[in-house]
Amino acid sequence: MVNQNHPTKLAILQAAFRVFGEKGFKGTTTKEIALEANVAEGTLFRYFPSKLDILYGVVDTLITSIGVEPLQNFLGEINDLPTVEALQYIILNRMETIGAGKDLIRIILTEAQYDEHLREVYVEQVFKPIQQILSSFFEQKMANGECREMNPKLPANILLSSIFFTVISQHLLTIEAEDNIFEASELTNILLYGIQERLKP
Amino acid sequence: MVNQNHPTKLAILQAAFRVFGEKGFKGTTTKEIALEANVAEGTLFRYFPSKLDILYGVVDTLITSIGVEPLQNFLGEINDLPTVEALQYIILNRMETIGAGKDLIRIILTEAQYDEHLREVYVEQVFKPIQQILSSFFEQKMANGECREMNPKLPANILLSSIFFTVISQHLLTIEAEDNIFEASELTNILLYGIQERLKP
DNA sequence: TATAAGAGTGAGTGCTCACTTATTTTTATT
DNA sequence: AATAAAAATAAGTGAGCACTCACTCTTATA
Repeated sequence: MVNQNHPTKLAILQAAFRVFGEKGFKGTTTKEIALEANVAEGTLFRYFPSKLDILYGVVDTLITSIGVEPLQNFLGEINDLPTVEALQYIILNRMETIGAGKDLIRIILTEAQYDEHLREVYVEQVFKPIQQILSSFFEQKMANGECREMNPKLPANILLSSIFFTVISQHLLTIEAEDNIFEASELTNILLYGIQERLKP
Repeated sequence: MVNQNHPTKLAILQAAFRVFGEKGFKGTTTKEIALEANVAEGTLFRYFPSKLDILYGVVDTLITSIGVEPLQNFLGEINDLPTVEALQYIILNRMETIGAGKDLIRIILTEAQYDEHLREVYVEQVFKPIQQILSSFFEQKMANGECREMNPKLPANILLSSIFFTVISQHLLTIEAEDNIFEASELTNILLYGIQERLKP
């Protein structure tokens, strides 16, 4: 039995992450992973029973980095800021986090289509918690009158989708930045004005 | 030389579309396509030089169905409606179109990551034209004072991303409908209030 | 230094794949 | 009906794949 926290295992995971990100799961061979990790092909299978388990290992190791924890920590820090600024910070923070984890998100989104396990991991550990946190944020604004009554998941989803879209566009389709003009400030404005109690002219 | 509009060719394209949609490009074998199309495997290669060319054929044949034309036609029909209703119709129409073309979109988005040609086809023939049309819609609203001055691509992108997100969530990640509450009416409200000239309380 | 166990190796294995080719079947023309 | 051309077939073919296994090397302990 091999040591499960051996540096070799870590090297394999890191190498696999790079190669999967570049070529996709099906487009990557175990030989390539081994080469990138500077180990023999056979070594992979001392640490992981199959190629698929290497993918699961990569996702399990890194999923927390794009998940709920960074956002929750961050929200605690900006709790006392006015809504406008809080929203801007949330947008910037999410774009940063998602941008940093873009390769992992790409891998998960791509493979989740054909793999039940990955789909569940993503939905339960990333999508739903983040949606929940953002919903609470808007619920709070409703309670203190800064937002009119509505399903709080709606502004949460608009926020999420806008951020998501930017990242997907830039990094999955490599659309140039000029067409990706989700400036945090104007997106904040639209969202805030849009959810305000309606003012009569 | 074979007839390039032969029914067999069409059968192959339709079969390939179904199988690619279900299993992805790399997850599909030429044998499976042949089986689904009720032809021998060799027959595929009388009509297409390679498996990749079958994928290109599928995309080329169907791309117009999710592209700019349906939207342009549709916008002509609702030209005289008030902005609120026009927006609602646009949202519903796009969701319908994207929903109908979801399999193709999934295929393109997935494979575009690893294929320059598909990436270009999608960006140039789907993304940019639609963004352009929606931008014009908002530009028009700016001209007649229904929208404050801003980069018209911003509301266009919010609209696009929200619709996209819904479709991706539902059909790529199979997130349940309860978490996908982009009702056309409330999304319209938020967007419209959000882009209005700001009213002082 | 002798021994044993853990870690690492890489040629080998059987299988699957995209694609080919020799052959048969269908269609069109006279 | 005879012939030729076109279309379709299915048994190959060789390359490449995930994974195995018999073996070597390294390290630790006595």
